[in-house]
Amino acid sequence: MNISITDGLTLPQKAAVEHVDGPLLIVAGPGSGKTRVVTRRLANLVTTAGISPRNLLAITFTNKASKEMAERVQSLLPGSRIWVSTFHRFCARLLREYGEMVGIKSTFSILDTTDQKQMMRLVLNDLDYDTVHYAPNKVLWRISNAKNDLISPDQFNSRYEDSIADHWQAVIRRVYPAYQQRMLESNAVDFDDLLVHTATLLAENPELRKDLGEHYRYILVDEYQDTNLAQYQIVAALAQQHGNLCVTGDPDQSIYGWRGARIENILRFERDFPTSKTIRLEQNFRSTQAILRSADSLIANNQQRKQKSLLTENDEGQPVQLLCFQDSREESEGVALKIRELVDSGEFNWNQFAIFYRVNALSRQLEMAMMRHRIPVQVAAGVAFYDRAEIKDLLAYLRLIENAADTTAFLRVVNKPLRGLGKTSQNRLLRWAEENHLTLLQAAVRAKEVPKLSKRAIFGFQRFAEMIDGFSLANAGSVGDLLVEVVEKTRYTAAWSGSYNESDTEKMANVEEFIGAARQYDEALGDERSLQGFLEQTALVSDTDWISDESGQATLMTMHAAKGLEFPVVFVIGVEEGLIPHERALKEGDRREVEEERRLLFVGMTRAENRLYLTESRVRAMHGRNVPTIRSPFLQEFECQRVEFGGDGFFADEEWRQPTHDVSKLADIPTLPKLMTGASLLSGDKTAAEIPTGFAIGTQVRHPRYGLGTVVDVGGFGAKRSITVKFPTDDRTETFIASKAPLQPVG
DNA sequence: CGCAATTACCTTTTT
DNA sequence: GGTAATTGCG
Repeated sequence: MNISITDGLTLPQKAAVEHVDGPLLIVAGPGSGKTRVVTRRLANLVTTAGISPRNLLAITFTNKASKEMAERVQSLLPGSRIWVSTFHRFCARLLREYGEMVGIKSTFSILDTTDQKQMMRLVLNDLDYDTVHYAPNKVLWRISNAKNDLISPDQFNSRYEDSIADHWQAVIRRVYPAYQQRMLESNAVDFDDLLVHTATLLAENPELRKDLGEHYRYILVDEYQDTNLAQYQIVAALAQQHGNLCVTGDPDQSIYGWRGARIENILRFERDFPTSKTIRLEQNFRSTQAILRSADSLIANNQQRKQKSLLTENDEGQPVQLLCFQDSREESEGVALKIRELVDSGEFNWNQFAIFYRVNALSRQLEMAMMRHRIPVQVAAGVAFYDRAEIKDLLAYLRLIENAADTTAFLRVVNKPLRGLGKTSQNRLLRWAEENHLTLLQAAVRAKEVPKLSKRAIFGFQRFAEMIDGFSLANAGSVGDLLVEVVEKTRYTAAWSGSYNESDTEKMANVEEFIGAARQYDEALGDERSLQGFLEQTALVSDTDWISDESGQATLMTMHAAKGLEFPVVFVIGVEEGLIPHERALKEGDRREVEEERRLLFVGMTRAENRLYLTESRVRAMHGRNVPTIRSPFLQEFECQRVEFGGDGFFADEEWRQPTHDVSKLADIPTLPKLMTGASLLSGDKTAAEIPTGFAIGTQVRHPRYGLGTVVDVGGFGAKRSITVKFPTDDRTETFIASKAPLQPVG
C-alpha cells in the first residue's frame, strides 16, 4: 500500500507526500507534478498516518481545481469523504451555519456582479450621486479593494476622516457603509463578502475557531500565492492551533495581484510559521527543453523574484515559434490552418490544442475561424450560461422565494413578464419600503398604503407578492418542479412560446436547459437537495467550469483561466505591446504590474507540453478600429523562431514596430501605501500610511463637464471644504464642495 | 404613466 | 461590438 503511494516519485516529491505534522510549504514549478503530490499526500495521511478523512480539508481557488483534486483523491482512496472545496464555497457553507454571528441569516443570497451593480445603483441614487460620474463599476472596484484588504466601512471612514484627499475617498466613505447596509437589509452578500464575513467570524469567535481547528486538523491550501489578505486570515485562523498547514504555490505564477492577491503571503510563509519545512519541486515533467528554456529565460527578467531553476529530462523538442501575421483575421486563419495541419498529419487530436489570449475580446474572431475550418472548440467564457437574461430572471425568482428580503431579485423580476409595474411605481414602493423598514415583498403586500400608487399598480404588487408567497420547495417537491411551477404560474415564457423567431426559440431552449440543470441537481443531491444549495451552486460556478479535456474539442480561454492546465499544443495569440503586457500595466509604469504580465505569459507558455506557438499581428482591431501594433517587449527576452505569414516583404523593415516601452528599465515605483500592508497587520501595527493628496491652490483638476481647470481658491474644512476652480475653456469659475464634486486631480 | 427604440459609453484578467 | 440610461411615443 505504502509502496504504491510513493511509487515513481522523485525524492522531493516523496518527501512532500510523506510529510505529516507541522507547516509545509511546497514550492512547485509548472509541470512539477504538484497535484499528484498533494493528492497522494492526502491519501498518505489517511492510510499511513491513520487520520480520519473527515479531519482533512483541502482548499483551492477554482471549482475546476477542486473537482480534479477530489476525483484524484477519490481514486486513491475509494469511498472516502474528504472535503475539497474552493475558498468561496467553503466560506458560503460556514456562513450558512454561523452567519448569524456576523448578522446574516442562513437564507442569504449571493449576488453576482450584475446584481452588485444594480445594488450599487440604488445606493448611489439614494445618496444623490449621479451614476454617470460615479460609475457603479468603479465604485464597486474600490470597495472590493478595501474588502480584499479587510478594511471595514468604519475603518475606511476613520482612516480617511481627516484627509480631504481625492474626492473618491470621500465618496467611498459614504457609499461603502451605505452599500453594506443595503446588502445586510437584503440579507445578501457579494463574492468579497463571503471571504470578509468569514474572516470576521473567525476573528471574533475564538470558540468557533477552536472547534473548527479541532475538526479540520490537517489543512491544505492550493495556489497559495493567490491568496489575499482575507483568505490569509481565514487560513491562519483555521490552522492557528495545530499548525498542520500545507500550502502549495509558485510565486512565478502569481497572476491575481489586481484582485488583491498578495504574493507576499507565500514569500513570508517561512516567517509566519517558523517551524515550517520547505520543499521545492523543480523538475518539470510536462514540457520539452525548448519550451521550458524559453519560459525560464522570460521569467528570469523579473527582478522581484526568488531564484529558481526549472529542469526537465524531456526531449529538446521543436523550437518555440513566433508566427507573424498581417492582420488578426489572418492570425485566426493561420492558427486554424496550423491546427488542421497537425491533426491531418495524425500527430494530434482536437482536444490536445489550446489557444490562449490576454483578453476575452480576442476569442470571437478565433471562434469564427475555427467554425469555418470545422474545428470543434470549447470556449471558456463567451456568454456564460448563468449570465443569460432568462436564466438570471428565473434565478431571481428562486432567490426571492428563498430570501424574501432580496431587493435586487425583487426588482429584477417584479415586472418580468410585464405586469404594468414600471420604474415609477417601483420607485414609490422602494421609497415607502425604506421609510417603513420593510422588505419590498412586505411592502408589496401592503401596496394600498403606498402613497400615489395607481390602482393598477397596487393590484399588481399585491398579486405578485401573493404569487411569490405561494411558491415553496416543500410544496413543489424538487427544485426542478418548483422551477416549472414558477415558469407556469408567472407565465414567464408565454410571450415567446410558440414563436418562430430565432431569439425567442433560443430563449425557450435556455429555459428548458435551465430546468434540466435543476433536475440534474435534484437527482445528484437526492434528499439533501435544497433551494439554497442549488442557488449556491449556480452562484459560484465560473465560465471555465464547463470545459473538459475529454470533449474532443480544442480549448479557447484566457491565460488567467489556463493556470493549472496543460495541453500538448498551445497557441498564445496577440503577443503584442498593449496586450501582453497589457496597456493598463504599462500605463501605471509600475514594475510590479509589468512583472505580473510577464508571469501571466509565463503561465501561458508553461501550459505547453510539445509545441508552443506565439502569434502577433501587424494590425489589430481595438475598440472597433484597426490599429498598427507594436512588438511586445517580452519577445526580446527569450528565444523563438520567427515565421512570417502573408505580406510581400514590403514591411521587412522592423524598425517601426520596435517596443516603445523598455520594460527592462522600469523604475521601482515605491508601493503606494495600499491602505495597509500584510506585514503591518501581522506585526499588529494598525497604522497605515496616508496618501497626502489634496486640492491645493494651483492644482490641475479635471471636471467631467467643464474639463480641465486650475484650483484658484480653497475654503472651509472637513465635509464643508470648498474648492474654487477656474476653467480656461470658457472662462468659467466654479466653486465646488470638495466631498461632493466630481473633481479629479490631474498629474 | 409605462413601454420601446435610440443613443452613448466602455472593454483585463475571476470567485 | 456590447450593454445601459435616455429620450420619444402610445
